[in-house]
Amino acid sequence: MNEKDVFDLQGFLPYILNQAAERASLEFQTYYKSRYGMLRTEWRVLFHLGRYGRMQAKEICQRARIHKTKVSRAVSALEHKRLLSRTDLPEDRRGEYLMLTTRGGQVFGDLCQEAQRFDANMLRDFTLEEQTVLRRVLIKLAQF
Amino acid sequence: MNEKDVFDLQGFLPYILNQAAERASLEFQTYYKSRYGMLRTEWRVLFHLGRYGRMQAKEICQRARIHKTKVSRAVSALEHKRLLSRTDLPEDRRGEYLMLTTRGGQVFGDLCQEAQRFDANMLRDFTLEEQTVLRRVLIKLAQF
DNA sequence: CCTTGTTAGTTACAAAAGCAACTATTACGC
DNA sequence: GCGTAATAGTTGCTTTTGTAACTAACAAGG
Repeated sequence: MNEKDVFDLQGFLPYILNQAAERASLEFQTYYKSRYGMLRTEWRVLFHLGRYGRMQAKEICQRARIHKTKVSRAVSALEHKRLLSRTDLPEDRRGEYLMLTTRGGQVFGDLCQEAQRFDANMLRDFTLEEQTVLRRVLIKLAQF
Repeated sequence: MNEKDVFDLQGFLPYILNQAAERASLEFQTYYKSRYGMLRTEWRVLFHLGRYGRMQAKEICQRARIHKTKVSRAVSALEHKRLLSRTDLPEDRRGEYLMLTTRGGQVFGDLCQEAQRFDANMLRDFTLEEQTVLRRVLIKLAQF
């Protein structure tokens, strides 16, 4: 890597942000894709349900900022894989509750472990201070 | 936002990295999409040619880590928009040099200005130290 | 009630990305 | 030289995403 590259990457934050994000996503994808045949949106939906428990699709849309069509398809896929189940909302027949099945919970647990390992490995070469700053800044940037 | 959300985002770097990256990309997209009808890969190719000058498609693939089919289609699109021209490589008839046309250079200049404004605005609320750390860490993370 | 507007979620169609196979050319080994 | 492998780039086909229109149910004003 020469000087120009460094300047390039430093020159435009969205670019380098995407490079880093894409790398991380692609690498972690191998886990949920090879083991469970899941797509990225499916993993995200699973992650939200596993982390926060039963909720409606629209809540996932809001929390994760994923469009409802993507969520809809991911939910169908996860249901088909028997990782998630739907129950009618008693107070509003338009909506429905989503929650992980037992197997869905197991998958979530497994992937969470991988996620933590992955995270630690990714940040391995950075100081604690760098890690703290990174998280703080990214969280702010991610908020709209 | 409650405590669980904070934990969630802090809990997994690829996730929050993607949230931030996606936000930045989508916002900046409006410039090159509305003004010049360009796609993200097209903008990236233009950016590389504008920044580094004449090069082959394969060099763009390597530098930007974009698959050659995507680059191929982006090059066609940019050529069609008269922003880029191809010339045969004298020493190897398989390859070809790519370079921006005059108009391509103008578009690059315009978008670069926007990019700088965008960047500054994005980082506006962070200290200089945070900005430095962020760039340094992201650059390292982006390297494979 | 009944029109109008809103919300939850799905579906259909178009755009884009991913992947594999292909053409054309060059490089290498013997 | 000649056969095999490698490289540059394109094309075709499949999967995934994005957009808009749709169904069904609720809400609110008169």
